[in-house]
Amino acid sequence: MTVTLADVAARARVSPATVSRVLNGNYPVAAATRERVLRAVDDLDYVLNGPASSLAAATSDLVGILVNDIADPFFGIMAGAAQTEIGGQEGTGRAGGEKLAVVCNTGGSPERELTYLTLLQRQRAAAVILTGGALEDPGHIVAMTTKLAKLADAGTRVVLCGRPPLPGSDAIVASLAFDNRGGGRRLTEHLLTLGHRKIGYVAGPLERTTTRHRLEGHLAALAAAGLGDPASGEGRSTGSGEGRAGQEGLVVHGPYSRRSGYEATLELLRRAPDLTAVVAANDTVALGACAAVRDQGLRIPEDVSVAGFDDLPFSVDATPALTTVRLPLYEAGARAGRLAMGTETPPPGGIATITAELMARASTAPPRATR
Amino acid sequence: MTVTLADVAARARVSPATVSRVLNGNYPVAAATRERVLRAVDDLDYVLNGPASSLAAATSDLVGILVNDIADPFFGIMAGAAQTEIGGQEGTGRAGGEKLAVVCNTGGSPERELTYLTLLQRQRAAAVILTGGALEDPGHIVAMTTKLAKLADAGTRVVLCGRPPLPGSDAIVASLAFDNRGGGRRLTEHLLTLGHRKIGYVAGPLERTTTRHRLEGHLAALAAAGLGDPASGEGRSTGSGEGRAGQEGLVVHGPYSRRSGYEATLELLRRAPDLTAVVAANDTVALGACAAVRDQGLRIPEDVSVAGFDDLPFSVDATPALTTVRLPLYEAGARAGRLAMGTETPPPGGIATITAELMARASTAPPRATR
DNA sequence: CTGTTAGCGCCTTCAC
DNA sequence: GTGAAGGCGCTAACAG
Repeated sequence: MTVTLADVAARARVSPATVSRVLNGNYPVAAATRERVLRAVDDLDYVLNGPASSLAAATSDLVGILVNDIADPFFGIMAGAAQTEIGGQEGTGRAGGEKLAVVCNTGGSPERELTYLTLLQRQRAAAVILTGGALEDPGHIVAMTTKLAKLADAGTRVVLCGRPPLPGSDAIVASLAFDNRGGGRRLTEHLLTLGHRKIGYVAGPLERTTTRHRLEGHLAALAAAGLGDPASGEGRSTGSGEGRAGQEGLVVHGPYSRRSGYEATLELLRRAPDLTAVVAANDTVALGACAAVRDQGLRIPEDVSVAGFDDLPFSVDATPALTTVRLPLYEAGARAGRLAMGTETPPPGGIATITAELMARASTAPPRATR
Repeated sequence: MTVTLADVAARARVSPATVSRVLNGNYPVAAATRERVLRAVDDLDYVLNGPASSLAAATSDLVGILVNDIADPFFGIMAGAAQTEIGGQEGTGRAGGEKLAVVCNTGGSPERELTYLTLLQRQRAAAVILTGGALEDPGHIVAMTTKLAKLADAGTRVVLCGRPPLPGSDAIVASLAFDNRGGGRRLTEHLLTLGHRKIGYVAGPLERTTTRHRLEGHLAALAAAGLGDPASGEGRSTGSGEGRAGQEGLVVHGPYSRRSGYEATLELLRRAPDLTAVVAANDTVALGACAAVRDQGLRIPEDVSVAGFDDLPFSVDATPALTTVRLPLYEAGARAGRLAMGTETPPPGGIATITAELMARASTAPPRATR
């Protein structure tokens, strides 16, 4: 029924071993023989049996890319770039030595993250790329460290992209971390320079590295400017805001969604009607923040400035164009892909920090003197 | 080094076959024995060898999801939904009978589409879901039909999601097609009802079913209103517009990108400065169209109405909120996932058409009497 | 309900 | 440069 290596060998009048060598290309074979074999492959329309070859060779051509949310371009851009580097060699049609880059959507769930890793381990994946921020739950960190160590042990190359290095994990080939802290800091400095003093902050979900680092940058900028810590009196999403004076209660947490940005901004505006700026955890959240500001009858940036993070493609098209922090997502993803393939040498110490660039646009402006 | 089924069997004092049965769960095993085996599995930290089991069983637990552009939420939403249905059973941690849903990014390239299909065939994938519009090139259609037939032959379930059925292909489990034609028609009818008579159309890339169907709906609405065919004098992207009177030259093609929308709209405005509305191939393109309209010093919707297609999450946040056509992407993706898993019975004839609903919002309004 | 026996299709030493 | 043989780890009949 299904064509096997032996069939090809028979037709090409060589041994199965020779066919295998031709197909894998990592062994000298006479040009004429190779030709004959390839013709037989085409004639018979032979397709290699992946599981069989993985079993025999104890390694597969699968490369897993884990993302937190596949519907979010933040991840899509990185994953697409990585995939281009991994399976990119267009052309041949016959599918030669390509790797199969597969993206797995964890939905931000730690269980699913682990499950996918197990599934990938089960497949004897050649490499795994973990994208985006990590959960900071201690139990999960231990579980992840253990799991990644096992993967590495079994020969899987592990690369982190947009995620800080796992403490004490020598199992990892490389980690490319975004400078979220620096970007967050520069963004808030920009606002302070414009003259803002009362700045609301819509943070991402709790216990995520990305959330924490961006927020830390924000707080660092405030502290450097001699402004108080807005996190005191902090509450979750629509938590119990105490609306005290100063910078207090000006940080609200929520998921990385438009809706969260909308609701959190409403809450911030309620707590501090004299707010002159809102910084969002990312661009998507910023869009929701913009909508909330407008729905309150306020103008952007005249009454309230709004800023995001990531510089996703749609951000420049927002009205007004969104001030944000640019992350080189495509470049980072591509680099992670090459690292996973072993076609790029890891940075010294296996760790590289990727800079985040401030993109000052029309959604931020000096605050009005009074309101 | 690596622990195998036999090791587990030894520790649980049963035969390898029994361990296999416990793990696969599709065979009666005494509760006590099962317990013993599972404990041994945990003790030894055993992970099934996927390739070996796929080889022996002649089928794998891989399900492929092909998308044209992973950075586009249109695909991300469908893929995420499908993946939820496929690998969703949260929990266990030990990764039981889960399937590994993997998304493959073709980037819209026909070669890569075929290559991925071959790779999936090589892995003996359990199912394949093809999302989004198809290329209408005859050669590619033949190649695809052949390839899908082979996949089906080898036991892979093939499901189409957002793509019309392949003519004469009985290999396909089901195809869920969006009513792009109807949606396109209703959208343009909405504009006509508002009073628009001179409507520009930024179409998607040539030779794609999605592009063609949406455009056909647009043209049908115009024809029904007794308006001429705008496609005559049609040109590619920044093609040779001849700027003739009536509806002529009011269709421009380009990729599904923001940039294409921007440039095509500029071109349309140049060809027909008296345009009162622009319909875009999708929401992303519409965003670019909005930017172009504004850059020309025109207001939306007072001077020019703009409409999109898909109703992606960001569309409601555009300013003004974008009039568009809603496609139930999540629901469609989820259904495709269930169809691929065999947990939902295919629609009669294997074909279902999914309706597209007009979302009239603020970006469209009656044209001004004069301009 | 459980054990035994054969392969699944390919890669990889080892000879020639 | 090529062939022959063994085994990768698991599943799927069969027996019992």
